[in-house]
Amino acid sequence: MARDAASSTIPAPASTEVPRPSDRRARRRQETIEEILDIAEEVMAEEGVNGLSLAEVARRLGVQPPSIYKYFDSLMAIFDALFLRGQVEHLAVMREAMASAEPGLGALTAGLEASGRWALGHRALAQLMFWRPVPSFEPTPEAFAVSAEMVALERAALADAVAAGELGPEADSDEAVYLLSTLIIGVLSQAMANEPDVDWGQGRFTPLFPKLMDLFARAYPLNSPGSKRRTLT
Amino acid sequence: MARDAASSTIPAPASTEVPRPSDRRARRRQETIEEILDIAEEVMAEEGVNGLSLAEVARRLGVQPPSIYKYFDSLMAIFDALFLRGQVEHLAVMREAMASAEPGLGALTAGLEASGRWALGHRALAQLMFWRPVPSFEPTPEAFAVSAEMVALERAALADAVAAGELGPEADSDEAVYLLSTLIIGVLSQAMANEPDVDWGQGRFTPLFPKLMDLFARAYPLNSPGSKRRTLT
DNA sequence: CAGGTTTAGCTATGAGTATTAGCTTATTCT
DNA sequence: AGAATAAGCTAATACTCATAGCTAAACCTG
Repeated sequence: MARDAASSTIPAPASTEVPRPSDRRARRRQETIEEILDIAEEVMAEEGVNGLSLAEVARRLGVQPPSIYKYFDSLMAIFDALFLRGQVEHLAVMREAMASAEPGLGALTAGLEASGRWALGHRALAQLMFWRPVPSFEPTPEAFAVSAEMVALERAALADAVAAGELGPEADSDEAVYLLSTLIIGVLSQAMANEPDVDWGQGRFTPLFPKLMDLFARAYPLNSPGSKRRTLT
Repeated sequence: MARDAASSTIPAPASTEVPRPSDRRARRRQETIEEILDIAEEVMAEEGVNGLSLAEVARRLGVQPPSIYKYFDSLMAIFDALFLRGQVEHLAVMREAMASAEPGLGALTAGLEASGRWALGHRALAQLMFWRPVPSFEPTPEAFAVSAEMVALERAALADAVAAGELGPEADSDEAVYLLSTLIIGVLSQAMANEPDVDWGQGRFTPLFPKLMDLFARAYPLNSPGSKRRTLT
């Protein structure tokens, strides 16, 4: 239909209309890719991580299943793209929350709470990212870089907290980051497994978060009197 | 093969050998059921929770796929049975570890460490039990009862710890149980997602466990001086 | 021990999945 | 305008879970 519209409405003569020639094509392609990912995320949200089916995505996109392969090599490639997209989005949310809070412990708390809120709001995606439901796929090096950046963010906030005198010097360590992420992941695991329908701040587990932050702070006290109470450096 | 062994080796005359007549049939059936579950667990351990395939189980059992349906209504029923079996086994392991330790905090620590060890040794099963990879299956009421018993175990140990003066009185609460399980689940989540091949005690996360128990204890201090430092009752 | 019932296996079939191959048609470049 | 590319399609393969219906063995009962 309207197959000769291009030659009539778009005056081909010179390069006066659009800068790059094949730009449109690439843009539409990218749009389709994003649309596929949107649908995939939607399907995963409804049916769970494993409920993601290439056929269902094709159905909702209004296309035959093999057509998807023009955009993704396999179902796994879609998982991969979702993984990366989720990580980028999660990082942005976290970064923003940390930026609009007091540097140090405040930023840390705000960032982790935002992280938790985001995870509960994107459960399937979070599950894909933070647990490993399918052992057959390893995160791309690219995805790994994003993850490293998140660690760096937390590490910086910890350094701020130490500098501000909110935490003892040993809090500026990898161990502290692991401890921190372990705490938040614990809350999220419990919430997602046992209370699939409650939001952040509700239920039995997410309200424990402030207490956990309190415990974390107590793990790295300012004054180590006699420095006898080590923290398993 | 050996199809008439029964009539020749087992003297039928009176009810002298085996009480119930059809007992053998039921026993063999039960044996097959257990064998199927063993194989299923094995497959899940190799291929991940979602790698469990009815066809593969049948293949390893040396039988055609439809024959499995004589023993289980569906693949989900197998998941259900594995879930229950895992919970029972896990509970037993935990109970035993707690029994052979000092009552109170010692038992609690021993029980949780045993729990973590078991989970890392039965990763796929643990994932099925403690996370919820498939949203379509709800734990049976029966399974829920086992879970409740585990909570009761921890609750009792907490009460012991309070009685022994190891923890403040507020540790004898549901909240404390939630806190405790959140801590251990956090460690396990991190270990399973990020270090799929390391055992308990190795890697970046499980060594945090003692510190976490320490933090937990500090959350319920004995002397609440002025009782001002509440613990979010 | 003979006859009927239950059980455990089978084959055949249907609907669903991911994926590949190869064709057609529309779009875009030269 | 004609060549090249991209995006869709249909057809086919090889899996998956699941159901239906059959056969034969095991078992129970009169």
